Amino acid sequence: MTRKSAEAQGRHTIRDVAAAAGVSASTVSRVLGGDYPVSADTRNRVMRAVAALDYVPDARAKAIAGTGTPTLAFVLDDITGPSFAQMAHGVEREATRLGHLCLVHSTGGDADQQLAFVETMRAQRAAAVILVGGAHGSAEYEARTARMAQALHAAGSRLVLCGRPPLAGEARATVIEYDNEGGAHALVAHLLGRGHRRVLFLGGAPENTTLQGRERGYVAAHRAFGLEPDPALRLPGDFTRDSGHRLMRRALADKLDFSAVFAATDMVAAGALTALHEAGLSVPGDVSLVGYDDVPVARDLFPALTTVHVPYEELGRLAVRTALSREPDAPDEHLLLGTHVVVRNSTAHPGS
Amino acid sequence: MTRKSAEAQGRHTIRDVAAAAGVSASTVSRVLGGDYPVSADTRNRVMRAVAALDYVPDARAKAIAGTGTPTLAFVLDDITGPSFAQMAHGVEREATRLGHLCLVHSTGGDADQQLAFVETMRAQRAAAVILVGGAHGSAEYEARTARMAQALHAAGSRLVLCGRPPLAGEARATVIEYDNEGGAHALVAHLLGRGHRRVLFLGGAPENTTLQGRERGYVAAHRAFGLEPDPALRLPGDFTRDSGHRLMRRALADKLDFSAVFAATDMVAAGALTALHEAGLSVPGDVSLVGYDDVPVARDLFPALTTVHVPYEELGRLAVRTALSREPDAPDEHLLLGTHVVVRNSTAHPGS
DNA sequence: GTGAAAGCGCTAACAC
DNA sequence: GTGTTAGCGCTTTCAC
Repeated sequence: MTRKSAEAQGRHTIRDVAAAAGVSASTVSRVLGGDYPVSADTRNRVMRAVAALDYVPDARAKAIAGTGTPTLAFVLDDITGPSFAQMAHGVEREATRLGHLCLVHSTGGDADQQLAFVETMRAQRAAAVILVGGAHGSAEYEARTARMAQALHAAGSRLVLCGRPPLAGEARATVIEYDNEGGAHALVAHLLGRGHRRVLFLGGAPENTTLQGRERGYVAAHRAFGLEPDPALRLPGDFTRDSGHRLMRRALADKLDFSAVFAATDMVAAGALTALHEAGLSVPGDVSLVGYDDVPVARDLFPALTTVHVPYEELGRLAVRTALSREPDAPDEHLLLGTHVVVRNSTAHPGS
Repeated sequence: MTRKSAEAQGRHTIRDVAAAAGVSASTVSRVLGGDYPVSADTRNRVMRAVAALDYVPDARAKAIAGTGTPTLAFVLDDITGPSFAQMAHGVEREATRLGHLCLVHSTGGDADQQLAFVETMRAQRAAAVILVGGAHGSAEYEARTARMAQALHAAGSRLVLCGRPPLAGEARATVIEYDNEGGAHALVAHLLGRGHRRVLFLGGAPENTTLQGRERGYVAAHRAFGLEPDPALRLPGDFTRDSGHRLMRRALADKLDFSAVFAATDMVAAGALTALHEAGLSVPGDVSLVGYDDVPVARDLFPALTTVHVPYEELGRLAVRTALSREPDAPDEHLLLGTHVVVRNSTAHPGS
C-alpha cells in the first residue's frame, strides 16, 4: 500500500519503486539514469522492483525536470499526398536517428489549423517545427507565420519552411526550397523543343507558392522560345488527383486546342491521364502529358510519366539536420535544392 | 529582471507573467484557465502581460499537473503506403476532433522499433496507442505485444490493433479487423467465375497476417470451385510496388503458366502492371489483373484496376472512437469490417 | 554510496 | 477576488 496508488495498478511513480526496493527516490533515479556510482546490490534491488512493477518513468515529468527526449514536429497539408508522405518518411527517419521524438501532423490545407498546431508545438517546447507545402499567400497569414518564427526562435527553437519562399524581413526561419520554377521551365522546354506550341497547364493556384513557381516556369519557358502562352490554356485547380481529372474533362468538353498537357503535380497528371483515356485519346499519340514531383506511381502510369524529380525524402532529412544542428544565433539560412527532368514515355512530337 | 530568466527571452514562466502583471501565479493560472471569477481589471492586466511576453504555458507541465491535452499515438509500418496514409488521415481527423494530440509514427516494418515506440508512448502516458498493419508472426513478438497491451491497460490506457488478429488470451487489446480472407475469396471467385483456372498470386508473406488472410481467401475460393491452386503459382513478397514489379518480371522470365494475376495489394498490382506492359502484354487482353485495398491510384492505372475496397479512413476514425470511448474495464472488443469487390477494367475472360 | 530537500512550471485546495 | 501552500513525478544539489 504505497501512499495512494494502492490498487491503481500500473500508474506507478518513482516513489513506489523506491519503497518496493527499500531505497530513496533519488537512488532509483540514479540507477535509472545510468551514469552514477551505485552499489551493485542496490542496483539489483532497484532493477528488480522496476521489473516487478513494470515501471516506466513519466516522460513529461522528465522533460519538465530538464532531462527527457527532445521533440520535433513536422506539419504538412495532407499526409495522403505521396510526395508529402515521402518527405514525412525522411523527416521521421532522421529525427529518430538523432534521438528526437517526431510528431507528424497534417492540417488538410487549413491555414488556421496549421498555425494552431505550431502554437501547440511551441507549448510542447518542441526543438523545431518543420512546415512543408506552399504558403497560403495572404499577407495576414504571412505575418502570423513570421510571428511564430520569432516566437519559436525566442524560445530557443526554430521554424523550418520547406518548399516555400522565405518570409519577409529578419524572420528567423530557416528555408529549404527546391526549384519549382527551374524544373517547370526545363520540363516545358522539353515539350516546346519537341514542337508543341499549345501546352495546357493544369492546376495553377494563385494562392499557393509552389504552384505559382511552376506556373512561372511554364511562362518563362514559353518566352525563352519567343512564345506567349495563351491565357485560356491555364486552368486553376489544386494539387490533387481529382482536380486533375475534373480539369481535364472540362478542357476536353470545352474543346480547348492543345497538343500537350503540363499537370502541376503527378497526381494531377494521373487524374488527367484517366480522363484522357476515358475520352478515347492516346498518350502520347494524341496528346503529350507531363507531371511534377516524380512520385513512385509516376512509373506505373501508362504510359510512364515524364516528370520532374524532386528529392523529397532527402529534403525531409535535410530539414531535420539543419533544424537541429544550427547555432541558436546563426543567421537565417536559405537552401535551394535542384530538380531535374525525368523523361519517360508520355511525351512525343505533336501529331506523331 | 524576474528571477533568472532575465534575458532568456521567450522562455517565460507563469511567474514572469505574474510579476509583469503585478499578481500571483495562481491568478494568472486562473485567468488563463477561463472558468474562474477574476476581476475584469486583473484579467486585463494579466492578458496584457501574456501578450507582451508572448507567453505560452508549458504543455508538459500542465500535463503533469493533471490538466493538459491527452495524447494518442498511431503507429504504422510505412507512411508511404497509400492505404496506411489514408488510415493515418482518418485517425488524425478524429483524434483532433476529440481534442487529442495525435502522434503518427512509422517503423519501417521493424518489430523492435515498433515495440520501442509503444513503450515511449507508455512513458508519455498516451491515452491510447493504435497499431496498424499485419502482425509479424513470431511467438516472441506476440508475447511482447501482449505484455504491452497489459501494461497499457494497467496504466489506464489501451492498445488498439488494426487490421490484424486478436492476441491470444485475455490480452486487454481492442481489435478492429477488416475482412482479408472474405475479400480475397470474393475477388478470386470473380476471376474463377470468368473462367480463369491458373491465377498467379503475388506477394504472399508467411510472416504477415494481412497477407496470410488474403492468401487463405485465394485458396478458399479455389476450393469452393473444386480446384486446388498450383503451389508454383504463389510467389512470396511484400506489399510494395517494387516487390510487385520484381515478382512479375520473374514470373514472366520463368514462363509461368497463368491467365490472371492476383496481387496482394494495389501497389503490388501497379508494379506488376508495369512489368506486364514492359513485356508487351495487354491487360486484360492477355492477362487479367486484380489488386487489393482500392487505393486512390487504382482508378488511374490503365486499365483501371479491379480490386477490393477497404474503408481505410473509416477504419482509422473507428479505431480512435473505440479507443477513446471504452470504459476502463469493458471486455476486449473485436470488430470486423466488411470489404467488397470493385470491378473495373483490368479483368476479362481468359483468351478474350 | 545514499537520503533529504529544493526545484522544474503548472494547478488546486485552502486561507483571508 | 486573490495570495499562500502543497503537490504532480522527476532530477539534482547538498549533506552525511
